[in-house]
Amino acid sequence: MIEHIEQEIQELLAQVGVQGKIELSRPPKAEMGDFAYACFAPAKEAGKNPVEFASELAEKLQSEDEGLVADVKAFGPYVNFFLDPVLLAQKVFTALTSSYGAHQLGAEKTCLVEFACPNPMKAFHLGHLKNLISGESVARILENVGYAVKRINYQGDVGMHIAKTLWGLFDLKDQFEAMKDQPLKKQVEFLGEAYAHGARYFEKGDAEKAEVVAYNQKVYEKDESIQDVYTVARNWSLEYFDHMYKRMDSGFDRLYFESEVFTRGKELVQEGLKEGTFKESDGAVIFEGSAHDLHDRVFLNSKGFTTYEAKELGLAEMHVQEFHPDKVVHLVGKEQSEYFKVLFKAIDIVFPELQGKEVHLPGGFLQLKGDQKMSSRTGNVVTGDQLIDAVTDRISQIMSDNDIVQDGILETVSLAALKYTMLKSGVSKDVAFDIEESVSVSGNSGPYLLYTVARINSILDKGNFSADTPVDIKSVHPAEKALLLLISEYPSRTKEAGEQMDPSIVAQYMFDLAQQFQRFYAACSVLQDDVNIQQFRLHLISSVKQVMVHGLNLLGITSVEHM
RNA sequence: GCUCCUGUAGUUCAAUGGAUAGAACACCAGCCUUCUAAGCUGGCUAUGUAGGUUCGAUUCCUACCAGGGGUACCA
Repeated sequence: MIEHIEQEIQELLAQVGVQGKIELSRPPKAEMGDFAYACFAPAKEAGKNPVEFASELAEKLQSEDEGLVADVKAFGPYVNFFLDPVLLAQKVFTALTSSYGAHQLGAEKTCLVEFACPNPMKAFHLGHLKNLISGESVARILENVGYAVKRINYQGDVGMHIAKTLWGLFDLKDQFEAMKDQPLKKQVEFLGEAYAHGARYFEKGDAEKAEVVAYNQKVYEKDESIQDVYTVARNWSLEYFDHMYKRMDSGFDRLYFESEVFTRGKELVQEGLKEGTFKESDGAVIFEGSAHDLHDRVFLNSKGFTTYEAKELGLAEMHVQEFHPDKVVHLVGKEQSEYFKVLFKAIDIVFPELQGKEVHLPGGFLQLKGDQKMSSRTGNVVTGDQLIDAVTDRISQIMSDNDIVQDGILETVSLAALKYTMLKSGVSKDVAFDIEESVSVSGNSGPYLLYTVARINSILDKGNFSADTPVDIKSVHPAEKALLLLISEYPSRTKEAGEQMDPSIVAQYMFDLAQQFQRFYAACSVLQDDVNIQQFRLHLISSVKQVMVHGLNLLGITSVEHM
């Protein structure tokens, strides 16, 4: 939308002889105009001072005035353009179809988005929650630019964490049996305790360590003696995770497990060893990343067990067989950046059809403020549920002061607060967390966005608006013009978000739009005597609402009618 | 040691190489007989250090300082 507006200005500039690619920017203040052309480069080429060049250019453009551009003025070395607000309004309203903000960049392409990835039998903690929220938003943003998105979730149901939990469960067998009648939440908490119990035991000494490792062996070999306990505990975990996904309005098309890929992973490495893709080194099988300016990594350890690397090879093969993806996005912690570089290089060689399609989207750390260190090993974790509960408590306090109370609002507003806090600052950014305070509920926050929509709804409920009414006004308020320009920017922002797979671009835009609406709300009365102005403003705010709801949906946030 | 990432108001975050470095929280002062005060308006405070490239650097380059990650059988 905004690119069409820019195009008109660029054509205007070309008409008066400006050559080459014309870059436009936005002036810092609305009083200085709506678009700006910086004259540094062309002035240099013409051998003139940029300030003189700008004023001469502005003068030439003055006589060309027509259409959308109502006025042209030079400000120092810049030529600034003022748009005709009424024509702008008509243009914006016409463009606002139901597909406004959507794109076709990924049309006919399948994109896998791998996220959440909690480990069965361990806690679903804050980090998983952030990853789940980010991943769901990235998936929606990619769908919005046209990709056929498949949400996938790769989970470690074998390995040492499972062994530790199993050891703990067998050691606490009576408690485990008693848990079978308890609610799911208790069962999962108990699994966390069992894990911490096993992890502590593991670190006592070599004999204890060996005892736990024996369980690992049994898991890989699918030993009969552990199957009952293993299956029950795994199911508790998965059922619980599923409940979390639903609560957060997310879900997956395919759950992958390490247990289904490790055998094939080992075969692939052994085949690759024969072909020279992998090498033996100190009894282990490695991929020589060092030959590609990276570092070497072990794919099969000296005991012949698959490491995570080899399992991912098996996983990649399943991706190809099941989905034939054009793009595979792994939303995983940024501490694994170097690991992924090596892995992708190996995948490139083993599966040439995946070359250049694997992407690591590094997730930031989520750490607690102060000395509260989070460690699932010591059992000192903040779970996703605890955080959601803490947020809900705070929102309900605010709501108790409010007259308007509706069922279901508390959960929706709480999730909006939580999701927006996680999304507004970029997937890769670390988030420092104070569980009681860090989820903001005022200012630049999720509830602020919902409140904006609620205010719009409140006006729309009272006004009689018909979208067919033509725009019949002489001038607009600066706050109205600012809203129109922001609305026109929306599609370019969703496109950028899709290209960069970055929800924070959408989140920041949402806040700008909401804030601009609130300023408009304070400055302009919608329901007023002048019918033409009233119709225009109703049209304007319903446009704002359309964009707000669309953008909130990209963030995975459900809007509310009233609050 | 090598390598990757990050250093912006008291705090959390913005800013395709461009105009007076923007917001939010906190703090201070105002605004509800007018469409929802979870709001609006005003005030306060910032680019780690030293060089370089450029008409112009928060942005690019070099060195240093500080914090974090990775660096073979964990993920």
